Amino acid sequence: MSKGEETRAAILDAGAKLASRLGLEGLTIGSLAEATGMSKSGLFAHFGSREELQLAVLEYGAQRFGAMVVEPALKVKRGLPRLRAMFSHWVDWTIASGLPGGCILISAAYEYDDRPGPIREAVVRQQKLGVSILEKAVRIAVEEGDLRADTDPAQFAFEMFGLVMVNHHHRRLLGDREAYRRSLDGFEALVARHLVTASTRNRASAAAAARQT
Amino acid sequence: MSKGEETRAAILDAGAKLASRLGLEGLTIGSLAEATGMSKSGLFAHFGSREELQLAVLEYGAQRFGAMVVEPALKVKRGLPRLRAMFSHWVDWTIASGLPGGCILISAAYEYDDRPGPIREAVVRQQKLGVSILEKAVRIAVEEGDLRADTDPAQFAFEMFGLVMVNHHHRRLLGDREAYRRSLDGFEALVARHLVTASTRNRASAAAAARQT
DNA sequence: GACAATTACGAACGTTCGTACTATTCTGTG
DNA sequence: CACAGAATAGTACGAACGTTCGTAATTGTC
Repeated sequence: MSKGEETRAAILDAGAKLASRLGLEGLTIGSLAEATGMSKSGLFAHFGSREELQLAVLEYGAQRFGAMVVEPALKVKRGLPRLRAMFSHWVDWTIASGLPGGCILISAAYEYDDRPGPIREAVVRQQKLGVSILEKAVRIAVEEGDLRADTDPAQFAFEMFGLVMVNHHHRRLLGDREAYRRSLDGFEALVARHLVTASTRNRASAAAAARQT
Repeated sequence: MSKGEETRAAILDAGAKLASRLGLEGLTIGSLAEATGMSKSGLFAHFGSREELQLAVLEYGAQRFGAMVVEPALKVKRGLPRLRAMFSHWVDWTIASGLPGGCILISAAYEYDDRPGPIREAVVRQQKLGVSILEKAVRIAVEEGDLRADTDPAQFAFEMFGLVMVNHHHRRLLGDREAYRRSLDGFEALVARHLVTASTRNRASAAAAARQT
């Protein structure tokens, strides 16, 4: 790795840390230059514009997410085990990402939900990719026979996403140490709702009975 | 209402709109002055500092939330009906708040989760209040006999919160028009999990049977 | 070790930021 | 209508913003 690539990587790492605390919009050339010990102009030359820097930091964050959440999960056995691994890695990532301010992808999602431009488009692309990965993992769990055939992957992924977000919120903002367990409990309840078990038929008939009362 | 109070209210309204799109950190005196047609100094005099302005906008947003989500729900019959009303109003609020950029309370929660200071403290206070209101509504639903006695109010409120957040995310960022329905479906599933029904005992025994396999 | 290319720096640009101070205009009351 | 006080505007400030440019230092290659 050449000197340039090396410092660029160091900048991105410091940039991700800074952006996780202050948001991508709070990431300024000056503050990042100070954090890295470089001059503004020296740092600037690596990216050409602030927006390019923001996009690069976002991309860097996505890569880290892929390496720490998605890839490890893909090494786990297809089906429910993989889905479980994906969820737990995802929840862990909220605090174990090495970023002092939490996941920059989620905070960017909120920062740019009404801020048109290239960054928003990149965020949307990323989030849609994440959702599709999630849905695919659910679909595989159905194919493997772990989850019931009538499971709606999009709905399942939707609720998973919600658990991750509320975990992030309660943990990071409110300092709720139980958030981790609560999100896991919520996930297990979500799984239980779609699980193929010996009592599946029983529950179906019970629900039918309940509807008649 | 005196002239001063009138313009102050107009400023807060425009400020909330601006902050909903750009975040509280993106709310600058200059941009807000332009939006209201006032001079920077004229607007500034109403608040004394930018931070006071941000706090005032946050408080204004919380008041609107209370008036559009909490208060209407409190007029509904205690128990599950009120809980349902609270959730649906909350989900509606995401797009029907009159704020072009969505709920400023949620976006502020993400903006300040790692930004110490008075604003963060105000956000935390607000969010904890919101959670406690939610938990109380759940507790009442238990007392009224709508939800089972072993319902954990904090866990229930936690998962509700997650559904609201993912609704906001999917709807506002990803433009997913199904998010509204998905969050309602998720909520109904959450309710069903804790519902007191004729089949409660059946399901309990079915779960016990499932554990033995 | 020389030489070209890469990389980093320092200074300066115009703009916008929040804020302070002074002056002007407006509003409500007697 | 006059007059006091509130409300708004105007001006100026130092700092920080992103960016440009010329130059110095460092790096990799022959």
